[in-house]
Amino acid sequence: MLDATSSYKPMDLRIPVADRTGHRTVPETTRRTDRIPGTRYGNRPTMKDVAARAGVGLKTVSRVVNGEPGVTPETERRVQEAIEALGFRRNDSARVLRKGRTASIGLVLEDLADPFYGPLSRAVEEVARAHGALLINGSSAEDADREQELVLALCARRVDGLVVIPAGDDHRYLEPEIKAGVATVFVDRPAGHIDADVVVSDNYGGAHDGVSHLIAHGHRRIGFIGDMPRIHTAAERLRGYRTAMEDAGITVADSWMSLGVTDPERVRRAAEEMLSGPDPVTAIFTGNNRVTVTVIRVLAGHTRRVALVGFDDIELADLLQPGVTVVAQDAAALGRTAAERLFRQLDGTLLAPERIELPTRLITRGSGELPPAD
Amino acid sequence: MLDATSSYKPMDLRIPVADRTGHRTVPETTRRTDRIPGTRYGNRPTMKDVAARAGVGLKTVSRVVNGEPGVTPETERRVQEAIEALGFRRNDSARVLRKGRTASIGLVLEDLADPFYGPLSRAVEEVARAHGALLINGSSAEDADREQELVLALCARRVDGLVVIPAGDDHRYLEPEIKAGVATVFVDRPAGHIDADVVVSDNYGGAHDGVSHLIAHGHRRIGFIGDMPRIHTAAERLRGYRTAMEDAGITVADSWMSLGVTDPERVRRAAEEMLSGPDPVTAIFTGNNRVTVTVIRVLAGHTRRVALVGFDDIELADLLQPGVTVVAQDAAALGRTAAERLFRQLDGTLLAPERIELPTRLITRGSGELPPAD
DNA sequence: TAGAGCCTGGACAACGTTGTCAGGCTCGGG
DNA sequence: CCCGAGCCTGACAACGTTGTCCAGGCTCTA
Repeated sequence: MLDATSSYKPMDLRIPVADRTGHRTVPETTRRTDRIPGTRYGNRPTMKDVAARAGVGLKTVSRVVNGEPGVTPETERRVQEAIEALGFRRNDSARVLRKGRTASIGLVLEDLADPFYGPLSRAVEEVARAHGALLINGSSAEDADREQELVLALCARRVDGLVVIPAGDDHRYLEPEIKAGVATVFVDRPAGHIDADVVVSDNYGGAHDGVSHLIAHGHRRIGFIGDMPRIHTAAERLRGYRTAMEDAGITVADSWMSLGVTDPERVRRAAEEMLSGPDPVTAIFTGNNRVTVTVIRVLAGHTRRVALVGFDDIELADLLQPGVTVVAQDAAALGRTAAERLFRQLDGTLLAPERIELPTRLITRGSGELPPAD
Repeated sequence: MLDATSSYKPMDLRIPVADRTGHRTVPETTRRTDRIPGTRYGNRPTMKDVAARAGVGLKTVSRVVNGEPGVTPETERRVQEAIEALGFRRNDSARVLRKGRTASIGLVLEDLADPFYGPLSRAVEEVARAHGALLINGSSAEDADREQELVLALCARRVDGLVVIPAGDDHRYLEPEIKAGVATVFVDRPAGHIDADVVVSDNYGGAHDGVSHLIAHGHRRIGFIGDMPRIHTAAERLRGYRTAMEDAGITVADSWMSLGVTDPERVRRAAEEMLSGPDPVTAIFTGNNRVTVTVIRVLAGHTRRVALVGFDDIELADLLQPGVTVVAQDAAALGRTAAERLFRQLDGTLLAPERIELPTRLITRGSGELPPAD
């Protein structure tokens, strides 16, 4: 389906310079992507063309285009006319080169298609827009290499700032960038080995609340299904679960916990195992939205009633029978907070890096119907 | 919350040149955003610095950075060392200026936070990635002016191509861009007054199928709640509804149809009206995912059983009681198809603009439980 | 009426990179 | 031993824009 061998190889985004191995990447084939000399790409008119047509100087065109004062209405009219006629559009690459700022920020997240990141991304975009900046984004697919590749590509484009949802756990590669003035904020998960602004949810507290809720309703055999423990949020939520259980004097059996990739098949198997066996759980706490959805499906196929509390809110969770209680984080607030901090860095209003933790909210649904422990 | 008055005003993204009114935008305040002359922004090292440090020529650095052949291992080592030491990162703005292509494409859609656009956006990104390009995106918020503003900003950055989900209905402003070689594909909705590639779902057919499904189950008084009719998809779906009803010999009462903005309040009111009154509907066909969700909520509060079929699939729709039958479109396929066509335009493999229509799929859920007509 | 000051317009350099081209080096063969 | 071929290397211009600076023409005042 994807045809990566087509003749459109605009540029090599990878920067051989700083790759992991320290070796430079040698292109397998000679790249022939340069325009034929003398042929302007797409033949776009430049300010020079506009100036020539309007019979004015180059700088005068620049003035008109940028709305600078000091141009006679008559002259301006002529310039506007030429612009219109030629379909001129200012080339921001050249502009950026001259001015030093790109008016764009980068957002690197895990997966744009995940409903959790949509609102986050949108929130970042809105803040960027309010500051006159564009948003460039990319998905890391939870792959540290790809994250780095993306981030460096963005830096090469000289984004003014970066909002990163870390996939990897070592971000020292960003040091020169930050030193060079690229504003950087990490969201959802902390950065690794680097001192930078971080905006996260209270994953530990949220999970603790959710599990405590189950305990308060009489549950003692509570399962936990979460993401890979190397992901910080997953580890924190597990910690919340463990502590809540501990606080209630409950000893957690190993078979009650399942951590790993969150694809439906694995989660389904994990849930089934917890629900069968000699010592089945009476309630499950799920570590994120994807897991929750899968477990809801599993439970729907069971006759026995099992209580469920999930991290992250899910649309329509209130309409299920029984309703699903969740620990909700505010994805939009995460994005907004991060982006605002980013622009404050660019302002120079911000001094030391800080860690900001946003509260979660327990949304109780159908709790009255929670099946009791035994 | 948003502080748009901060001192970070990197650049004016709006291009006064081509604004709607034809007047140029005069900045209210004198912009003082230029770097202090002589102070390099962020003090980033350039190839020149690297060259100086490595004791080689400028071009040699360029060669090393781009993996071009013809550099002694020893020389390369020295250059690499200097690069490492200085934290040099190639400036793609300058590169773009020289080469003419940016290796980035733009995506303008309605709202990144809408679950329908997440997968679409991700699909576009994957195709772009396969072709070595980055994705810049922006939300038009269903506002034609904002769409144009965004598109022109992207053109000013010289994106190689554009994927646009139109908010406005006149895209003649894109003519000079397309003529200048910016590959352009419209998705989800057709372009206005311009001949360009379009990738859409079979909105008419899908709606027809969905409504026919209801009719086949004995319903005759079927309501339709959809988006504003100026939105092409909404109009097409309405047409599907009308035709399906007509085909079945059913005369549609005006009170059965409600078109307008899709915020929950309006939709709720529309649904309530259809369900009460002298001639209440026994089934509702909803025009998109947001409407469907709201109507599900309304129906949950009613004792009378009302059948529901919605356009767009919804997560967990299968677990609701009763399950919600939907007309599903493949958002990812829309994005993928559009992006692939875009790169084929850039290849030069593509000739005449075309209109591609992707099929929809009726997903039947809980149909056996559909309450009959009376 | 002359001089000061303002307004308009344009020439020019610089931003950082890449393509062209030419010069210098080494090495092998005559 | 000399010359040409071939390989490395670097000087230079150009990409399109913007900031600086200056020139020329105008108005206004003394």
